[in-house]
Amino acid sequence: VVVSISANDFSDELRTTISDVARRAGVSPATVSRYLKGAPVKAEDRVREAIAALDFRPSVVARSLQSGTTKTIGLVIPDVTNPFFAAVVKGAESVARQAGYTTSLFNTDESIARESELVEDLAERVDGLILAPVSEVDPVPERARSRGVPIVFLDRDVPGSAFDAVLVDNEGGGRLAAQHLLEHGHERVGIISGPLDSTPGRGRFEGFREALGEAGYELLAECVQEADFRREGGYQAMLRLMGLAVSPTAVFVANNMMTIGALQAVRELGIDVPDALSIVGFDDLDLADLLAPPLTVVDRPMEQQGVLAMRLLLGRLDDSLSGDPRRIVLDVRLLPRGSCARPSSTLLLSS
Amino acid sequence: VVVSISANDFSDELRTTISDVARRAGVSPATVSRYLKGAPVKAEDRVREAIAALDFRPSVVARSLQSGTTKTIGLVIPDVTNPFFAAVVKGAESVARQAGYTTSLFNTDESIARESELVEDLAERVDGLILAPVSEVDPVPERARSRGVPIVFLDRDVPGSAFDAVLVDNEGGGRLAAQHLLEHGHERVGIISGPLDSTPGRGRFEGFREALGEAGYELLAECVQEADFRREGGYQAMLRLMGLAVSPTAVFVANNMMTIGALQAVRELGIDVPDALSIVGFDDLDLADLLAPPLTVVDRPMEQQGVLAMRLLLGRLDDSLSGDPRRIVLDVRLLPRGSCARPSSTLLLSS
DNA sequence: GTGAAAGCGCTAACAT
DNA sequence: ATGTTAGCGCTTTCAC
Repeated sequence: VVVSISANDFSDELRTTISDVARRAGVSPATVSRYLKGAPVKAEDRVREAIAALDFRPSVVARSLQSGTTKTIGLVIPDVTNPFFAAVVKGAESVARQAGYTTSLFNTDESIARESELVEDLAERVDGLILAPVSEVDPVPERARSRGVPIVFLDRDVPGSAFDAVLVDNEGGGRLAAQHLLEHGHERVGIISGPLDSTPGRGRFEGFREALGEAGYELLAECVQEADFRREGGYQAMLRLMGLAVSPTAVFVANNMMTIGALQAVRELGIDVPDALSIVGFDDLDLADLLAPPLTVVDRPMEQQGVLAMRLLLGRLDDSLSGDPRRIVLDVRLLPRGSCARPSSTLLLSS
Repeated sequence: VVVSISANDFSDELRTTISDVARRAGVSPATVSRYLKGAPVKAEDRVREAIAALDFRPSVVARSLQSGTTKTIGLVIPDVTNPFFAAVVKGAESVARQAGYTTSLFNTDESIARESELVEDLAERVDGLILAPVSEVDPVPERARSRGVPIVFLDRDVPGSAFDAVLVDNEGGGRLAAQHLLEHGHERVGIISGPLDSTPGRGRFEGFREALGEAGYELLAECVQEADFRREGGYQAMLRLMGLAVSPTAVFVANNMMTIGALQAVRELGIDVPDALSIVGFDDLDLADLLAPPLTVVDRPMEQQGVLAMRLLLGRLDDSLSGDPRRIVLDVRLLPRGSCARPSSTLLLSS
């Protein structure tokens, strides 16, 4: 019988410690520690040699326990699958790396419960948090504050709480969408909004409705479908909208994931865009201009949002930033492509 | 002058420890520790009360130092922006959560240097790693092994190293693509491959070439464009392919990001798909069937890859899995949509 | 400049 | 069932 030795059996590994290094170099652990810190040390060469020979790496865990610091930033986002957040991460990461921080990502799946757990135990594992809170009535950030973790809000806010935040002009985005639709002559329009208790959900909705109102049009209740920022939600919402006795001739979909779902629904229904239905989305998509027709969207500087959030956070950590919470609000712009046209029914009814 | 008190000043927070709880409950720290562990404790009520009153949470850092365990799994992936990895993460996360593990994500940006740094300092912060190594000649995993971290390879392998791995049938995928193109009558085909020193890069390329060879066709050197699995790489590669004196009538793009770039190039060049050029991609895209034309791709079970990788890893950790490395290879399948047709030049030249 | 000793917050022996 | 002690690996006074 051949005894198979597991290639994955690490059970009796023992860690090389600072004392091992000290012993080999013929100095005390304290001296090695000093060397590590960059302080002047006589036996520098021997210490360096010992470290190399033993392949020693200081334990970050022990360091954390001692210093209370981890040199890592946590990014807590609601959906890793959403390209917007992927872009944000890219931006944030590059800034962090330059400052010598590691960034580590966590997914809440739009669940307050998961967010809560996560933030709670991240509190000691990170030096700071960039967080896109699930809801505007989210109690998590305040609890995190009481645990001593600096937080910067990303894209979503919790009004009344004094945290730094990097947001975008959601109202402006909603207005842009509405105006664009209005310009094309639409009168009966719909919206697939995000959760109205989230910053971008509410903001985009309100901007949209206001612009409509100012132009003398009302946004009918049945034409407002509140969904959850996810693909499936957008899909269902579009189905409901198109199932209306009198369905809208144009719809604004308030985020990228829902737009994908909504487009799927429209295609399954065999509805022609833009002739039978105009669509404007929020957030550009990689493939937006390769779609049939190319998708008109409200766009914003995604990576930049990550960059700014990380700068804010790092500023708090090194005290170069202090005082009252900073709020940064970035501009959005409309990218007109091919998914909007004049409403066909209007053509029939008017003049 | 009003002195503004910073809302973000946490400088003199002091942590509530197990001793504080013990003192308040009138027991020893050890007893509190036992209570935390779930062991029977007489003064259970008083301890519970004290914990609640003091809002105490045990320090995971101190626990880690003591136990060498972190109850977290690291996922190290080359590109957060790639929807394939996003899907994998979803799958892996759900399994981990059920087992009481937190999963935390790290991005290497296809850089061996970053991967190396990352794995090196993750070694002590995680109980195990799911890793998509940048290259097949990547020395990082072996170093990680020597640091005692169990690893499962995801999607990419390092041949000769004895690690668990969850892969897909890349060769099969390449063959499927080639056969599909062949069936449509293409004779001069091209490939935009990933790095040939990566598992999926090499595998898809070889499967593609072999299937072509078996059918009696040769894959010309100039029709092989090796890129980097990224959008921009795919874009440039397609530009080169279309700039050839005699350009291919069909091309296989070996991953999703490069496909997006390639499509962009094709559209800018004003080349008609599928009439002037047939395309098959690798990895399905959310919007694949909403493109004009809908994109034909080789698809695979993405979330499932994450699920299996996490199961393997967790199995190693709790010793329910032992012995030789496991290699799981998942099947792929072709999703024919609208981006392939008969070559127009062939129509002219043949019969 | 360098060593000895204490301690970060916790858990695991070892007693009792 | 519970307290005492020691120690995880490191940094940091405090002497010298």
